[in-house]
Amino acid sequence: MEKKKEEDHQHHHLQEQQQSSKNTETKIEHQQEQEQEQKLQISQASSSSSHMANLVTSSDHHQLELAGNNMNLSSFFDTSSLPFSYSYFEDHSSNNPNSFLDLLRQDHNQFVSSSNSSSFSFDAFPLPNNNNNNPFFTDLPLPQAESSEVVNTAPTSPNSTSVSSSSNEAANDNNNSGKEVLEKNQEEENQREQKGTKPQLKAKKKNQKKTREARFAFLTKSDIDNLDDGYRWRKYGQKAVKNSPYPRSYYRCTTVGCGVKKRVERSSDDPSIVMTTYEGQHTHPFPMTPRGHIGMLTSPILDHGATTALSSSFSIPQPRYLQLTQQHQPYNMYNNNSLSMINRSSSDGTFVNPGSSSFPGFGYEMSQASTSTTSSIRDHGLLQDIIPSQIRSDTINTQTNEEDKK
DNA sequence: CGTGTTTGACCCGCGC
DNA sequence: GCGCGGGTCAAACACG
Repeated sequence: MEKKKEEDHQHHHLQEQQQSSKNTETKIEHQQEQEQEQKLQISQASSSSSHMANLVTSSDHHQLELAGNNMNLSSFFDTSSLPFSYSYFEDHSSNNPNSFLDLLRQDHNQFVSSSNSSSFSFDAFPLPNNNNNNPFFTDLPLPQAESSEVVNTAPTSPNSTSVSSSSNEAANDNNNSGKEVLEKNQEEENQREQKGTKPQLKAKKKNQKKTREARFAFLTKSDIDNLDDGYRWRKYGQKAVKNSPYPRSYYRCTTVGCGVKKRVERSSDDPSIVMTTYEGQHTHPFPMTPRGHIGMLTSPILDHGATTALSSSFSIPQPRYLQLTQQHQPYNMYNNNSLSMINRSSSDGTFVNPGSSSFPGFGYEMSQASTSTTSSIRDHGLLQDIIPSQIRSDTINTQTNEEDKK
């Protein structure tokens, strides 16, 4: 054990060293790759014009991880496999804050509930059979899996980009490889999920193949690792990631009976990018814990905790955005879209709500906190109270130069 | 005291 | 079989 740890540490150090020199290189490489291979661009600091988000489907979160580990996000987001081109996003995303949402909406309900544009249901992830209309899935040979890994990127702002992925294979540029990966993941997932109690685990493994829970991963450009998505999370582990100087943190929803987990790790490639992978589906509306009264209402803001603290707070997604915005400052890329919750996207990048909105698990909140709710919230002050008017305006309405922000 | 984080230990699957 | 890497557990600790 100790040995192991030492190794890990050493590994870590080495990687860090490599990283420092590597980061610079990789950024350059990225740019090149982007141009040459049309790889997905994740907002790179150096390129102000890149706000495009590309949506990529990946076979499973492992790929994501690998990508991150390799420090080559661009490769991860290989656009070659993308169903659509950059332009797609550019047109919609950069100027139109809602574009991403719109896209999602088009996708019937898979991502967003039709009735409420703001809702995003987890159930949807598993993927649909009708991907045809979904821009994100289009043309992808998706085997339908129980869970899917979809990657979406939402260009939120010019410098920001977010990518999400669901565990289904989607991506697969290659059906075969994707499938293999998928299967592998399923097994792994099963193992993981069943680990709760050893005894239980074994039993489950042998007797039943647990269905893999839907996973949804996305990239967020943020200074904060743990994005507050409105739910309360308890950190239950942290591990060094191979080939990455940044550790991966494991969180679990603190709500009783809710087994949703999320993993958060920073891209070694671009430290400003945080990869968050949600797994499972919330079984509760929102964290109504003692503390929680729906966060926003009660605790407006700033939980700042910037650190982990954030995780513990819960609030309505929107507010969180706000929080995020402040915390993460310049931008988050992820715009998730939030889809409709906020109108915005920021152009500035400001904000984004990573988890809440886009994430499947948040369907509940989203749907319940309907758009109107959110908007009302926003309109009514939460935002205002919390966020500086300037920021707000940026986030909501306009697009500004990200550069300015930075 | 309740809640959440830290972190070493442990488990497990996979590849060699 | 062994080592590696990922994921989880749980005791200790921190904090309000």
